Amino acid sequence: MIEELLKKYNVKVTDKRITLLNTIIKLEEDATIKNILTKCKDMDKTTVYRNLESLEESGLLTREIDGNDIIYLINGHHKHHLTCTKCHKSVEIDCPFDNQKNLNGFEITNHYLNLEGVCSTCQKK
Amino acid sequence: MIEELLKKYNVKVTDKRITLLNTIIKLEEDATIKNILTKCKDMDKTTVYRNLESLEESGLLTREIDGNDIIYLINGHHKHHLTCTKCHKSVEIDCPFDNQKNLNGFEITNHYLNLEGVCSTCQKK
DNA sequence: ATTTTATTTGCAAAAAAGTTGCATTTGGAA
DNA sequence: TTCCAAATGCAACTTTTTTGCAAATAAAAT
Repeated sequence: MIEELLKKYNVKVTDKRITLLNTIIKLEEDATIKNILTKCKDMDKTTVYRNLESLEESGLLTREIDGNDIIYLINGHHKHHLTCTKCHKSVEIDCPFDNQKNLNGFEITNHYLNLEGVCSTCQKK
Repeated sequence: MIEELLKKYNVKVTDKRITLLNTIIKLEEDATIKNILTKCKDMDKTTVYRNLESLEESGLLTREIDGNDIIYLINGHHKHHLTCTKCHKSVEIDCPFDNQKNLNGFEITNHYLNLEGVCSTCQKK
């Protein structure tokens, strides 16, 4: 639930933030700024920009490059992919990381891992 | 050599592209659009934008989110970073992968790994 | 070596995206 | 319930990115 999520990240619960997060969840991998602004027409763009920034700083949201676009994701909704550079076939792979561990004094909150390679079919060609 | 690189990706060799790629190589992980535009003051911004786009389409360049910024990289020059979501401080981390290994029948050729967290300084605040 | 052609480049102008300051409202702690 | 720091909306503003077109250029064809 969105309200719990905001509390978990120590962010004040507001109507706008609930709307914004629901929008991002619905949009899934189409959650570009453009699409978010279009869907959140009931709030000012300034509010959208400021909330995207503060929610990213809190760690609740993350940004990722997906093809041509930059998309926003709820932290943890990220998946890992292994993609063939020849035929662009993509498979999901298991996560090899423990998100709670520490490294270099940092408290790790999120990670991105994507692999590229040549799939078995394309290796034969 | 830059000229060979352009030919390898079937892109026409021009002075501007050579300058642009040299700039990106020199800037390393600071190769944001802003910095690239500042350094490439001898060419029009339109040319910079158009070349970044075409070189990315060709596969020679890739984009990546690094802390607050989007940076351009020569394909394969990728490093792994651990970035603070609060202050955006970023440190390079060792690569935990063997690029030659196989997974799901794929021959792995490249991988992207970036971590996010909260640095020791920001944890204290 | 010269011509040809498609691509690249610069420029000026326009459009789009993102930011700022400030007055008002609101969540949630006291 | 009152109060205060944080969030919001609005208007103006700055910055970033795109577009159309004429001139220049790479490299293929002759």
